[in-house]
Amino acid sequence: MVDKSRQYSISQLAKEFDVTPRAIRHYEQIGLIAPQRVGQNRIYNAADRIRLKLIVRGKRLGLSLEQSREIINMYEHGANNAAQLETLIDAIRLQRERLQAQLEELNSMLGDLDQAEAESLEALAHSDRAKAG
Amino acid sequence: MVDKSRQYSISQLAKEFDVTPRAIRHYEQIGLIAPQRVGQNRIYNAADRIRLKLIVRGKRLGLSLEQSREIINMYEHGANNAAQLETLIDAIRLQRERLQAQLEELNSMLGDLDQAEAESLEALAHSDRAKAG
DNA sequence: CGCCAAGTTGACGTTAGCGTTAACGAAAGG
DNA sequence: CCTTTCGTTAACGCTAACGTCAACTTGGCG
Repeated sequence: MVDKSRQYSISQLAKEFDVTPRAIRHYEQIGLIAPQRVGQNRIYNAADRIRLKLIVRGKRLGLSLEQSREIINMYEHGANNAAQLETLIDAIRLQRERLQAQLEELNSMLGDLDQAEAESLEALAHSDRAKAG
Repeated sequence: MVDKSRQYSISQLAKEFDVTPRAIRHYEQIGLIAPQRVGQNRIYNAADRIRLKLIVRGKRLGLSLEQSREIINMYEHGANNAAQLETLIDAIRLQRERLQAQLEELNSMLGDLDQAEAESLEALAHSDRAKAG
C-alpha cells in the first residue's frame, strides 16, 4: 500500500506513469492537478498521484482531459447536501453510460476482428492444402 | 439487408452516420475512402459505406484515423499468399490485444465509478436520515 | 429565365495535447 | 570552482481532424 503521506517529485511521477514532466505540468496548467510548492519546486502528494493515475488511465481509454476532469470531480465530490449529491450521481451515471456504449462498440469491434481472423485462418488453411497438394 | 449495389450521395451517408460531408471528404483526402465519380460528384457504393461505418465506429472507440486504416485493411485483405495472410493475422491479433487492454481499462474504470456512485448514494442516505431525524 | 439546393475545390482557421527549444536557478559532487 | 543533474518559466511549434469561408458549377422547378 502506498503511504498516504508520501511525497513525489515530478520526475518520479513521470517515470511511474510513463509520461513526461511537460505533460504533468500541462495537466497543472489546465487545472487538473495542483501540487504544493517548496520554493518553486513542485511536490506531489498521494492525492495528486491518484489524480494523475486517473488521467493516464483516461488517456488509455481515449478520454479527453475534460472528460477525465469530470471523472476526477466525481472522486473528489465532497458534496455535502442532497442536491449536490444527486447532481453528482447523475454525472456518474452519464459517464457510465458513455463508457458502457464504448464497451459495446468495443465488443462488436472485437467480434468483427475475430471473424476477420477466422476468415484469414481459413484462407491460410486452403493455401496450405494447395501447397501440400 | 442493404442492397449490395446501392449508391449513396455524400449527404446521404453524412446523415446516416451523423458526420459532416466535410469529414467524409477528409477521409477521402487521406485515402480511407475512394468513391466513384459521376462528373465531379462523388458516388458511394456499399463497400464505401462499410468503410465509413468502420471509421465512425473507430471514432466512437477513440481510435485515430490511422488505426482505423489498419482495421479497414484487415477487412480488405485480399492477401493471396501464406506470408501475407500470416502478416495479416498478426496485425489482427495485435489490434485485438490493444482493444482487449482498452476493455480491461474500461472495466476497471466502470468499477471505480460504481464505487463512487455507491459512496454517493450512501452519503445521500445519511443526509436523508439527517433530514428525517 | 431566375433561383435555390446540393455539389465541388482550394485554402486558411481552430482545438487538443503536448513537444521542443531557450534561458535560467539551485543542489550535489569531484 | 566547475560541471552535472533536476528543476523552473515562457513561448513558439506541431499533428490530427476536421470547421469554415469563398468562389464556383450543376440540375431541377415554378
